[in-house]
Amino acid sequence: MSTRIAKPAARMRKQPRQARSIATVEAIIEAGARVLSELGWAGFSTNKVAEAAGVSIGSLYQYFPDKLALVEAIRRRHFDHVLSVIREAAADEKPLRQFARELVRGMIGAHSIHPTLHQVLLDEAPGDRGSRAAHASFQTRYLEHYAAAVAQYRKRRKDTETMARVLSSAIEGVIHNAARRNMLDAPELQRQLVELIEAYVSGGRAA
Amino acid sequence: MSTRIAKPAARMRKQPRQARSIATVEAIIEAGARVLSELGWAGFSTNKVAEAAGVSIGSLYQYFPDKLALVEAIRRRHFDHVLSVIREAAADEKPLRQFARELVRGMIGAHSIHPTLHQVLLDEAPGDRGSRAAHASFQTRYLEHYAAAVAQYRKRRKDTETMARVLSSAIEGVIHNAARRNMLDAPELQRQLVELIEAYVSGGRAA
DNA sequence: AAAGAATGTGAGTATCCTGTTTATATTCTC
DNA sequence: GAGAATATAAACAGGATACTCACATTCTTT
Repeated sequence: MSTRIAKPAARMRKQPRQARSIATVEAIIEAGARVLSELGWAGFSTNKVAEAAGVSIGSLYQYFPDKLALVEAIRRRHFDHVLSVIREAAADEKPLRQFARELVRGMIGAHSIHPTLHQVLLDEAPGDRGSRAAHASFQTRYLEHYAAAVAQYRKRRKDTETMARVLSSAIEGVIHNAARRNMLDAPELQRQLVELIEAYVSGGRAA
Repeated sequence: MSTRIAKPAARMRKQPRQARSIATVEAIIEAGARVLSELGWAGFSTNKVAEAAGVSIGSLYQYFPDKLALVEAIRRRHFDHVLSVIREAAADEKPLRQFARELVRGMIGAHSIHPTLHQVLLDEAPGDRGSRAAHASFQTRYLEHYAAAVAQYRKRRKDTETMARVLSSAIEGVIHNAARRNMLDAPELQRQLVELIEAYVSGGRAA
């Protein structure tokens, strides 16, 4: 919910000190996310990002040592956001249906600003050597939350991890697909996605 | 199952007549699919494709007027394949479980050669002006098959179309994700995917 | 076997774009 | 008003790209 400001700050050429430069950096990251989402990795150039941010290319390189550091910052921000959504939905015990609803609502919210950012980040954008670790750790925590939820609503302890993987990728698939069609906020789609989660987690034939 | 040879042949500079050139064209399309899948749209260059096909760049341009025509041919071949898989799985009435199994097996088969081709084709690769129509028609037929299957196993007639969309994109999501991790042939994943399909289509709590 | 058609070659062209630097100008803090 | 922080955009060097063309090789046909 709250917007963090400081953060360990990825890899930066220098730290913004005044309010003006903080806003600049923020604008760059935001514009970067937009460009990445709309044009994909192939269309993601530093010049374009600077222009989209309403900032000169020089300013960009004042804070980000290179292109990869910028993607890294974008990735970090987005993943933190998604992670908090899942964490919240899976927090304290609640009925399965409510969990599913909150999860769907949160995930859709996280994708409605930059619809395809998530997939681009996962599929297209290359990883800095140092970011592989961060990336893997994100994936791990991501799945852990799903696994915890699955374990909570499902008696069987077997296959929990696989179920988490299947569930998460199914949800991502549906949301990604809806994003491409601008159908992210179609209510019947949301309902159906909730039903899918419920049906799968509650256990199919042997409910 | 059977490999078609002729086809209306997309947009070609000239038709291959002898066996040699037919093989060349085939090699180019095949290599194109490989490059596209492995390097994504950003890494998809005509020179690279020619090299991967073991053919000179000149030969490529002898048959394909430009880059887009080549993607078009790749797209066509792949989509035809996928379509036939679904058609077969959804053909003549069979128990839900069997349908799900055949579908999963077929889809995994269609993705195991060029794991990420499908997504790249859908997300990254741009569409020729003339291909939008073909693309849309593919999507339509694609969904029709899913809808037919859903209608068959579900009493409720409402939301059939939405369900088809949700189901197809969920399956795609799972397969795409598994492909990225080289887990396409993990048997427990296949089983779980089958279970997901069954659970969702058979109707959740009210089985 | 010869001629003409089909096929294959790959160096070369022209263009566009990219990431990044740098020298300079503006704005803030103290 | 001095010195630090911040912003600017022209320019560069390099690489990659899609695509052509003049020529060489192989097939088919008579």
